[in-house]
Amino acid sequence: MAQLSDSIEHFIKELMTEDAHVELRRNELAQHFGCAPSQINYVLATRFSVDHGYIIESRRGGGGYVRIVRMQTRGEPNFLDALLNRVGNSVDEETANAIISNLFERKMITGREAALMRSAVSRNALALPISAKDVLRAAVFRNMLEQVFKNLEEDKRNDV
Amino acid sequence: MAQLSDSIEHFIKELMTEDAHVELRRNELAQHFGCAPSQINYVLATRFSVDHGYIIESRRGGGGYVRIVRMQTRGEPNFLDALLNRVGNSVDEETANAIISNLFERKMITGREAALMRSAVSRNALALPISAKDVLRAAVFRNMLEQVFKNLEEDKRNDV
DNA sequence: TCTATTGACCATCTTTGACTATTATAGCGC
DNA sequence: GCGCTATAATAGTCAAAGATGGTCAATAGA
Repeated sequence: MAQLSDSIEHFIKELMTEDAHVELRRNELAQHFGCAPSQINYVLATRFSVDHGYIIESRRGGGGYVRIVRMQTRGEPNFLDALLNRVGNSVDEETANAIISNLFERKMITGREAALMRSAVSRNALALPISAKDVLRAAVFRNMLEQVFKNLEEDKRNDV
Repeated sequence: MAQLSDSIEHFIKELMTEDAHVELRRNELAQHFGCAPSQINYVLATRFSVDHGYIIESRRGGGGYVRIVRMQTRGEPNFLDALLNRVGNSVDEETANAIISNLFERKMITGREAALMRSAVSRNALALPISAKDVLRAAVFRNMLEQVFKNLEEDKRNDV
């Protein structure tokens, strides 16, 4: 039931609860899960991309490693700008979802809000030819991103 | 004799007596009933549609699943259905905003969520000719409405 | 006629394996 | 000891295979 990829993702995130980065051996991890080493790359590519808020560094050869670093962007003044830039005029569903997950992991939005945002940018919602979909998704998504940050500001004012 | 579809419907509802949601494998279920997998989709489409009070989520690929969620909206059994009907294929911004406010007043969504939803269906977000805007807004909005109800179900599960 | 059933074809997500690229180190000739 | 090379130890890439679920039109059945 729990997919191998999901297990590996959880395992890594578990390792990162304390620290913002973790270093591991690709082959060791693969052996631990009894899978092909390239499976690890798949998990990194699909769950720990830059859009998800992670940076991967690695080194081959003897003593090689894979390091996963959670990007420190919370509170950074132009985080919103960075996101808006990333989205630009066109964005695919995968990327949008990755960014939404990232916002959730950073506790900037709730799980409910994340689900709402996903539903607004889903393929289902944007009933148009694919190329137009991406453009429209970007427009809707940018608007929601701005709102997320307004919400945070609003909360801050009310807490104080 | 009970039709296949009826048996499958009954079987699924049996599974849902305890919980308001159930997760299953399409192929397994089909095999269990000795029918084509697409038969399952037929049953879902005809007996577990939104106006029957259910919402379907699914995922393909390894570890794929079909999840069926029963909506038990407090007091008003077909509230979601009513809202979806009201929205239909085209809705203007004012109407959408009114519905959002209504959901907020009923405490079905938070203020933050309301703001997010407004941003997704705003004029700004939908950069298209006006007539197309309404159609698109309806699609985006319908998707978000369903999500609102899923969120409520989810919350209910977690509270218990 | 209306509903139910099937099957062919499509879409998406995961897993693997063969092949490639990089790095450290041991061994060798000097 | 120094520099070079071969080898071992890693990690990366990509395409194919595997594992699911979705759609739709044709057909069968009530």
